[in-house]
Amino acid sequence: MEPKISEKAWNPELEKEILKQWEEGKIYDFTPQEDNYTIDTPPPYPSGRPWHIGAAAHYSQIDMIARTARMAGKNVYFPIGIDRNGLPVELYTEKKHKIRMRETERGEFLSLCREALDDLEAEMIFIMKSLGISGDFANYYRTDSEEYRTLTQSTFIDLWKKGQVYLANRPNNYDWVSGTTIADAEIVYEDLSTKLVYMKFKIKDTDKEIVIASTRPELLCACRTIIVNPEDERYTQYIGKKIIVPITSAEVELRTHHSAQQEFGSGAVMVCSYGDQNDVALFRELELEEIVAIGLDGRMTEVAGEYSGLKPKQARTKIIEDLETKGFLEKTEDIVHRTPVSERSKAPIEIIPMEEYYLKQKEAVPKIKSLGQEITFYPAMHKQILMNWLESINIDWPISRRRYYGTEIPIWYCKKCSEPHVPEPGKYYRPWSEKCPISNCTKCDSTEFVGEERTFDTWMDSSVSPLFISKFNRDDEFFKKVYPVSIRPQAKDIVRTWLYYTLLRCEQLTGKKPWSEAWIMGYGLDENGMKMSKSKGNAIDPLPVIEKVGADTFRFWSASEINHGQDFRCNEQKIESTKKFLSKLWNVSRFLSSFPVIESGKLAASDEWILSELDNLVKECKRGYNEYNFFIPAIAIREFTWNVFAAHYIEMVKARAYGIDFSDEERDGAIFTLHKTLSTILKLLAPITPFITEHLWKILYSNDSIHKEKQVTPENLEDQSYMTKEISEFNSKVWNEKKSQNLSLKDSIKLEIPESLEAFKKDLKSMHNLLD
RNA sequence: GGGCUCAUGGUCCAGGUCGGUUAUGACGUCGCCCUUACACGGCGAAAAUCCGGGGUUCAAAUCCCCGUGGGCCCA
Repeated sequence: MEPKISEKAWNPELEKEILKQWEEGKIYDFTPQEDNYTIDTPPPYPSGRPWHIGAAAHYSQIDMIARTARMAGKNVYFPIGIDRNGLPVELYTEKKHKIRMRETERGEFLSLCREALDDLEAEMIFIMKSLGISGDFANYYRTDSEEYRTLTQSTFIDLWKKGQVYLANRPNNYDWVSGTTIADAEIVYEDLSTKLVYMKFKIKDTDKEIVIASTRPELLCACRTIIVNPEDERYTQYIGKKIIVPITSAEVELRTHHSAQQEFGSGAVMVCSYGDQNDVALFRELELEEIVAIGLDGRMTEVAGEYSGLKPKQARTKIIEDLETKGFLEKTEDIVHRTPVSERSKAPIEIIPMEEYYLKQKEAVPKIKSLGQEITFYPAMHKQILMNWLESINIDWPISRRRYYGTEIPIWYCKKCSEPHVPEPGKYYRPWSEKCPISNCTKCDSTEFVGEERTFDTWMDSSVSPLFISKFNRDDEFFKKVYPVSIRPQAKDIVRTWLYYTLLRCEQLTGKKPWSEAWIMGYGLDENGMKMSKSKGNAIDPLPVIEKVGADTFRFWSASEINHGQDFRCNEQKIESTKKFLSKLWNVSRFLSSFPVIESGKLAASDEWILSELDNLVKECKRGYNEYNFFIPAIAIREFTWNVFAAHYIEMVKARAYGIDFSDEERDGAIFTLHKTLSTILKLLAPITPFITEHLWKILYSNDSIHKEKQVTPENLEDQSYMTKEISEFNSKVWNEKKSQNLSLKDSIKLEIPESLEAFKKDLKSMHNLLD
């Protein structure tokens, strides 16, 4: 009989046609019902080419979650979004057009950003679709859309009215050459030569002094404490003593802190607001009160006394002279210092406290902890990342950013009395370009306002994704049915940000947890085990790989190589060789396609054995799918299909299936079992490799999509796995024997069949051409 | 500096909770083989003192302690 499948190998080109059928058939459409399974899909950020191969693997696996849920009979809502707010696109745009954000008209700059995002986004969506992601692309959302930003602003207004937002000083990186704050991502480090100044500090009420080395003597006026390493015996006797700061004569305490390095300078460090990031951390940790020594004009403030008005560098020169004259200087040393400088102006950055908006979070920590306990993490161990983070929260969340491409903070200030005014929620506001919607100041009745220019931290937007997809504030009926959503899949490195902020915000706004399950994936490492990132330049572009080997091969690689929750190495050669398994599956199907599909038959011992092993496979896959760990089914299916079903069972029943020397009844038992096994394998594999399974399913078993099938459930057959080893050992023995006798595999041979395999005798005899 | 996590043939990975066969499988390598699904295949072979050191035990890849190295997050 001619096989229905004639091609000798799976052709990935077929994926395009299948994709079209899915789209036209709208087989993944969603209408809300009472019970829904909603995925809080991470909206990827299109910050530049290429998209990581690790991200492609990540989204493939999220799609496996969706497909698993569909086959479990759930009504799946799988939204697709694109995250478009934030710094990376600003940097990308500046580079692409060779412009500077702050020297470009804001509206113009924003539209350049938007264009860049559109291009990058189109490619990203193309990749996602090519991967077979079964999400709702027709209604994909953008976090910079009017609708989304309205939600971000409305939720802010709500929290503002509840008194959850306040202003406070926060150290910012400040580039006084370009006159702006800059983000951490815009800082580079350069080795600059500078003077290390050794100063003598008197210990109060004694005639002793200690020597402290610093590269920033001009910050003496902002010194709040002196630290030494707790193990540094030179200073043990002075711990807790008051130290008198030279020039200013202020008194500060000597404390211990592990960050002080004994080898550097004299081992004692002065902590000032703010010489560097370490100072910032120490001020926060030790709860010191900051002194603003450098102003926004880049000059020393009045607290610097006689040095006020000078630039830090000038003040440094002068203060060194004064230290010397007044006898506080021990020596100076020329050193090369790793100095943080602005990426663009190359000016050393200053850390200057500026007023920023904060969202309260400290008091919410216990509540978030208990919410976290209610959420099931896959894998369970990654809950620890959240819990550790909650333990370490010691400041509220600074939510304002001095950037352009983000959701605007909806506040107008009275021009006369500076009173802040927040508009009514439900609309998207751009205070930097729009007139204040409030006519009179509520405090002084003035009619003139100034719009806030800052934007939100992008996590303010992304942290309400569960609310956005469930149409919070836009469609109450939809919201009621969909929220809380079911699962948050995401990468492990943003548990402390995205996952945590979502819990915080959704709890603050709805009083409920946003989802009941969190699925945490590791990240893609390059061949050397380093995290892939665009900035390191070690990211592999997934598109050429997918185009070469097809989405299913890529997806099967991602499932079979990545144990859930662990980081994974990406190796293109490895991905390519995965397609061998798809070839195997294809050829098994090709063989079976020459036999009719029949409903039943008289089962022989071999048939019962393989069906029992198949049932074990179903159980194993179920275990894996239940915990969304696709590694488990992928490995189990490959092992069973290749090394049990194809290698032994098919060989054993080949003659019987052809009906050579067997009755029709016996033949039908084999054909029935072959098809039952293959159709089960296809269904088990469908969430992982949706294309090839769909193609084979339609040729062999149905006109309808495999993705509308329910997943197979175990029949709890009697376990016969002990037979598998015996069978494969016997087969190996025959193969080896023929080989050692230089016989062809089809030649006959005389060999005793062990008693334990008596029931399989007829099949084994025909398989090996055994003589009696 | 703090936290989390990982370490098994040339490469990737299983086993580890609950200690006990010959340490799983794949990729790669090598040899033989066209056998009416498949040479994108079949059969077979070589290849691991399970990161190091100590401990518990009759018995440790597995449990405990101390290191070393990688990765990430935070500072």
